[in-house]
Amino acid sequence: MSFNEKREVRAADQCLSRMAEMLSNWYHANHRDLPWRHTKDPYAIWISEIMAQQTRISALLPYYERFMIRFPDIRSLAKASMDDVLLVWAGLGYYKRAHNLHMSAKRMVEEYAGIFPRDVSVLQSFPGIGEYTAGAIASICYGLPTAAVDGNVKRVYARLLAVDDEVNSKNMLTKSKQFVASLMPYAEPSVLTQSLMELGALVCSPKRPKCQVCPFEKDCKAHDTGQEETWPVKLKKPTQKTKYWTVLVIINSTGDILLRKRSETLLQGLYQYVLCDGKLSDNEVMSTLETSGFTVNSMKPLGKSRHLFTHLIWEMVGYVCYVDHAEEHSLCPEYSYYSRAQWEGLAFPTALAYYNRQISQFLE
DNA sequence: GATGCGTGGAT
DNA sequence: TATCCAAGCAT
Repeated sequence: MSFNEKREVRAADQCLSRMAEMLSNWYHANHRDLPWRHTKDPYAIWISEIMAQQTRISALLPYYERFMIRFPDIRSLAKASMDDVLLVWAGLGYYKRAHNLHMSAKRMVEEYAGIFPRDVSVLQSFPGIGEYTAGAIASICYGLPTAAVDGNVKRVYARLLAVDDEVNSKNMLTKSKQFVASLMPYAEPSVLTQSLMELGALVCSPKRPKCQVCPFEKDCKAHDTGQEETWPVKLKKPTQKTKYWTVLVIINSTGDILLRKRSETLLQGLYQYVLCDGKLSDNEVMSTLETSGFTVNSMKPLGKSRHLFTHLIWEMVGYVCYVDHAEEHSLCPEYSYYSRAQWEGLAFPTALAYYNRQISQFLE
């Protein structure tokens, strides 16, 4: 290596060292006081990281508090029923995360004596723990120099160097990991991981970034252009398709409600009323029910509701139908009757919240 | 690599 | 109202 090359390497090292120091200083002065920042308990950090996936911190905070009270450690989560876990999770969305937490906790008890694994590749072998989450847990809890690259880190990096790769591309992940790895020798891993994400959340936000208070204001290529929101480059999402449903709240003569636990991947494990394809009129509902073996005593419309998922839209029209006992109906064998008290303790998706409210008025 | 997977808040 | 999201993962 020539003298000039050595000088360049030294200059680059000094630049990285200076950036890491500014970032750490900014973090210590500005980070939010979040509940999981008072602990290094990997279980607590794990729960917080899973909840934070694709979710705003403000949205998950009440869920985190309730979850940690109800399931304070691996064993309490492992021995809980899936229904109980989903009851705490209901409303937070992406329910696969709750199934994965439960499965992972059970495996940690069975295969790891209930002790949270330390090895990054072992962590990644659990369902729901990918490269980011494993890196975050390892760096935050164990101080290991593992790069944890999430959407925040990619946004900070893409703006800093005006990187035009699409944010979810393989290239962007690779480059972002190299960037974090280059800073790693100059910062505590736990602080580096959290400070990059915190900067992305509080300062380098997707919209209207607060460049005036950014420690990298003078170093940022996106800021040089004055068009910071140009980065990161994102693909447009395709428009959602609309699915039409008729929601039937079927109540028998003893006041029990016909429900089933969903087995579909969408909203798996949550409970629902009878859902019929398409938007049915009163007459169509009546004939559908009577064809299925019910005797309908009375019916009342519950109104329309629309729910937007990430990838589809549900447009629903609802009816409450009072029927005579029909244990032998042909709607779907998975449906069965639940009492009012049972209904209160079941996990429903937010998509059906409108009808839950309507029904609670009826049942009063 | 594209797609499926929830929800509520900001603009 | 319409759009874009917010600490990803699995397939």
